[in-house]
Amino acid sequence: MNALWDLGAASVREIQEALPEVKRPAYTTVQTIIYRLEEKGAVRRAKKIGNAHVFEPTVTRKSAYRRLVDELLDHFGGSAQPLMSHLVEAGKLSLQDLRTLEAELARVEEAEGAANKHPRGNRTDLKGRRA
Amino acid sequence: MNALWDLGAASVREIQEALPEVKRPAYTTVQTIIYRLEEKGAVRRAKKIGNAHVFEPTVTRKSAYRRLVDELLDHFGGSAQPLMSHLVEAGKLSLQDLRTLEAELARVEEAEGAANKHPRGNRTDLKGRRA
DNA sequence: TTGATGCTACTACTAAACTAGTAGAAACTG
DNA sequence: CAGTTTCTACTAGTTTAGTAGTAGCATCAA
Repeated sequence: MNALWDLGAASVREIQEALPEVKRPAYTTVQTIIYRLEEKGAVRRAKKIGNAHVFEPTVTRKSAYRRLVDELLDHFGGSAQPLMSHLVEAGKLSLQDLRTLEAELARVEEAEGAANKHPRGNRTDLKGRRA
Repeated sequence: MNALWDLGAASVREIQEALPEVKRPAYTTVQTIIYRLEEKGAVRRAKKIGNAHVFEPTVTRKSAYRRLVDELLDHFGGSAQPLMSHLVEAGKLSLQDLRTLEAELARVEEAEGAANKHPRGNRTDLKGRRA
């Protein structure tokens, strides 16, 4: 999926060629994967160029990411704290990052409190987390 | 695995019974899972009580968690920021949590800078992240 | 010592993911 | 138009996870 997200929309060939040369799977392998993603509704055929289909993602990278994160959390009791601790210890988060997050949190909380007064948009699914 | 981590060490029967009554799998199902985990080195036979084997985990819950988190990060470019953002937006992280993390970060950084002066222990694998 | 009970070890089936090959249609090239 | 290239659609083998059944040995209680 990552390749397709990077490309926006692409044919099987384009996707295959976008993959790193090492461990680049056979053309038909990519094709099969795309077909299956199509069955699952993650991509769709956007149009046809020549006789080749152009596929495009139907889910955003972000929403897929979220789904995975939520799944991971479920497996570990739903608490984010240990996850975070790990990231901090592994040096994946800087103080700067944390500050940014605090700001974000403040923004979110303000929006929650006064959702209609300050319609900031882009929080359509704040409450819409998958089950 | 979660059940086994909770129990510390247990026989197949104990593990099975520790599982939630709803969707509790058959005894032999649990057995098969344990055997396969053994093949993969995630558990080992600690001892034998009567004719039953007692299994114990060979990896900590924490390290398994880390492995999954790292894997997830790899799939998404290795940056933790979007992951965090999601957690904040989903309301899984409080300001309090962030403060705690900041403190943790400060502690880690101090330890990095003066690792030998203040041996605080418990950071044996700070650098030992899997490849 | 014998029958009941519990556990092991092995086998089996299904579904899903990963990988890739083949036949034949479509489209381009000259 | 005929040959070449490029796709599609279909088929197929391997792995892994999930679920569970069965045969037989071990153990324990009477």
